[in-house]
Amino acid sequence: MPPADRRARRRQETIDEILDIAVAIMSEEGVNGLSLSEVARRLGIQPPSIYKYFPSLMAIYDELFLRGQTMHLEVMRDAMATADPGLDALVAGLEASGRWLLANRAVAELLFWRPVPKFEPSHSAMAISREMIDIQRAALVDAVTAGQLGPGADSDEAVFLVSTLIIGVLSQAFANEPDLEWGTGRFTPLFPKLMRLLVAVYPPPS
Amino acid sequence: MPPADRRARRRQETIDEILDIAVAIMSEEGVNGLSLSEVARRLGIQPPSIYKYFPSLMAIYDELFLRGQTMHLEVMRDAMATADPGLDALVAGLEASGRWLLANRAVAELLFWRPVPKFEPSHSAMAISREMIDIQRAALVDAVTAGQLGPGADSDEAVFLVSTLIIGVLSQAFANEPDLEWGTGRFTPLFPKLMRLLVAVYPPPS
DNA sequence: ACAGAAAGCTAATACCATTAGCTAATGCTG
DNA sequence: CAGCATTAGCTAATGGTATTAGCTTTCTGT
Repeated sequence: MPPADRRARRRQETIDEILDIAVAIMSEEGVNGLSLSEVARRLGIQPPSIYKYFPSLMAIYDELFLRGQTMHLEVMRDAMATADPGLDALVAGLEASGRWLLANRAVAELLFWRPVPKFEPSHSAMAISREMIDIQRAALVDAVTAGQLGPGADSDEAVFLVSTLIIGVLSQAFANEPDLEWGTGRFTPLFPKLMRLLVAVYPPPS
Repeated sequence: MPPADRRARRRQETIDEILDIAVAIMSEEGVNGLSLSEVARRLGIQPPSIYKYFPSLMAIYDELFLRGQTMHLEVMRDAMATADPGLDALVAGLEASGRWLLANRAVAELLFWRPVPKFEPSHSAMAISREMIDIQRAALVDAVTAGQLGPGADSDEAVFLVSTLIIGVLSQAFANEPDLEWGTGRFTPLFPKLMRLLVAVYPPPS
């Protein structure tokens, strides 16, 4: 193994460790319960040493946002790839998305509810966001050409509608039934009904 | 005017003033940007003096939660009263709710997104929550007996579905288009479409 | 007019993020 | 392998936060 940069590797390990700890803390204490001091404590380090790895607390949120978004996109893309293109793929992707967000509550809140004031998503984050829209839009196009949905479904509006539905379900689940699994409780079981709803709004040309 | 309790009146005024300032700060700095010190600063007082009125920062959140919920319920009830009972009343109530929540963003976040960890809604808050469900449920019953919706609409599920839709729209609007008014942007205009959706899920008996 | 309550104050404690500046270890380079 | 620059840690300090304790002043109901 060429040493390449042994130092850089150890550094990267520490950075990853910090991010993992940060997620753990946010899961326990809430997203804005994250504190640099607590990260340092769990890492067995003094708080100012964290600044060797991140320039500020906000920078940690930033990196978590970016990584979360990337992972979320991957999960959805993978799920869509395993199903038939069109409506099936879309529904599979959305359900995978919902499950992942529910299982990664802290990151989900960071991604979609912006609990941290004066934290604006970066430029690269916006690019991923657009990609997310694109793959959903593509599935909708497939569904329209396959005659599963009406022509109106090939629109940004339809994408927004779809994400609105899923975010609505998750908002309710997070606020009222934390710690419940997907498919249990009063809200996440509504998901299949919501998906049928999509067909009702954009009925296929029969 | 009998002095009754002149002192109690002034005290109440101060309490109201504190709550108003708190809302103003949350609107500017985000819900968890609220700080006791900043309240004191704006009130021209030293921070510890706040404790003569509220036992803790959390107690302020608590009171804001309760008042917000009460106001929200009132707004919805009033709007429903001005429309024809049944589906019209429900839609009118929901739209009024959406408008009010959008216009009172900080309180809305407090009510539905729980940005403050370890803050559990009080018992009385739960009662108001139930009343909210009840009046919507009653409107749904009216709509079913009037033949505007199918029998399945007379269910808690339908109420949850309806609130899911509205919270989804608001989540998106808050996260992506803060400062936009109701009816503008990409999300709140979806509202009428969502309402027609309700009829699609619970179709009337023809 | 007076006693007691209310409403303010200051001082102190224990957190937090962040900056400055120092030291020791690490590992690349000659 | 020796040297040296970078790195990763440290401590100390600043200024912010919530909260508690205890004192003083001001008000007001009797």
